[in-house]
Amino acid sequence: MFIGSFKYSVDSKGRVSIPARFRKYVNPEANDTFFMTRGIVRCIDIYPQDYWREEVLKRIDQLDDFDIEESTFKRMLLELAAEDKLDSQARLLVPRNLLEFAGIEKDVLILGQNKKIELWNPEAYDAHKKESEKPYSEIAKQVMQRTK
Amino acid sequence: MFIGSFKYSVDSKGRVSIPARFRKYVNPEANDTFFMTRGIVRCIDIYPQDYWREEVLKRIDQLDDFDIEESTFKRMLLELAAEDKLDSQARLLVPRNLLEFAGIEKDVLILGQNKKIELWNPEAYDAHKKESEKPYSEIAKQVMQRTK
DNA sequence: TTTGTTGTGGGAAAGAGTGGGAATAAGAAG
DNA sequence: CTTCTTATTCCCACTCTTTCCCACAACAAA
Repeated sequence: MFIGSFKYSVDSKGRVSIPARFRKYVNPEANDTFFMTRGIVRCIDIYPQDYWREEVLKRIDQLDDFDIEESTFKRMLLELAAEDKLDSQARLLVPRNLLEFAGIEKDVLILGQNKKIELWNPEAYDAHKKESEKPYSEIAKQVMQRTK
Repeated sequence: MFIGSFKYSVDSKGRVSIPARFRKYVNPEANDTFFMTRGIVRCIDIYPQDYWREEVLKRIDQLDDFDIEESTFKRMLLELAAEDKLDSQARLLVPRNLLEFAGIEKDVLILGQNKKIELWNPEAYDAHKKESEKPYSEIAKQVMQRTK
């Protein structure tokens, strides 16, 4: 699983290294291929191929192109989506429009989120934490009760 | 699958390049042949031949010519439909009336929508996004819950 | 110290997007 | 039916971007 946080940098071509710790947890069947897209907040989500297909794609495939609400959502999700394979230096090329969406320039905060990886603008992440009005303990109680 | 967005241009003859990324996902059986028609909103839909036949045509075939509403829909869909094969530069010739329908002139935004490709007037797309009253996170939650 | 790994940077070759001209076909006019 | 004009199709060429590969420095392990 992906856990922990790392402060890396984005080079001039938009490449981001995937931490070595994370690479060890990617299934061989993912074939070093990842899918990225916007998160539901201002960050970038990165999924290993196998997980993307199982969890995300399966659900997207159920949406109907002739339903306006469903196709609108699909459009928003896929507009900023991209597929890429790690290069020989274990980096991913992140599209410009995705970096812009997340407000990432030189510095990037890489977060492990169990099955997926998130990329944040470091300052934006700090701000996001402060904005969250409820304390961790309160959210924890509320959200985790559903999963018991 | 077709994902991501690209800003390309339409040349004076009405030709539009299909992004290289997209070409890799077109089945050989499609034989570089595509079907285009109007979208359910103000954009152009482009389907690889195999998907058009399997998914779209099959549904159109189910419509009843003796039902006024169904035959009206069919008429609107097929009026602007066209078939074309990629030229040696991997471009499609898009009919004038389709470009007019979508309000596309010089610049075009190409969107990957999983199984199909959409062409938009860039400004129209921005406007369309702003019109959408609900934020992404809300639509995401609402739509994706249906697919669980 | 030596060896291997990891994050970062950059250059060269191949590929992709765009524009335009020549050849062919289609249509209008005489 | 022939001729002229217009439109379409096919092919070539240019330029910029992307991709692939090599190299370096910092750090850790042996």
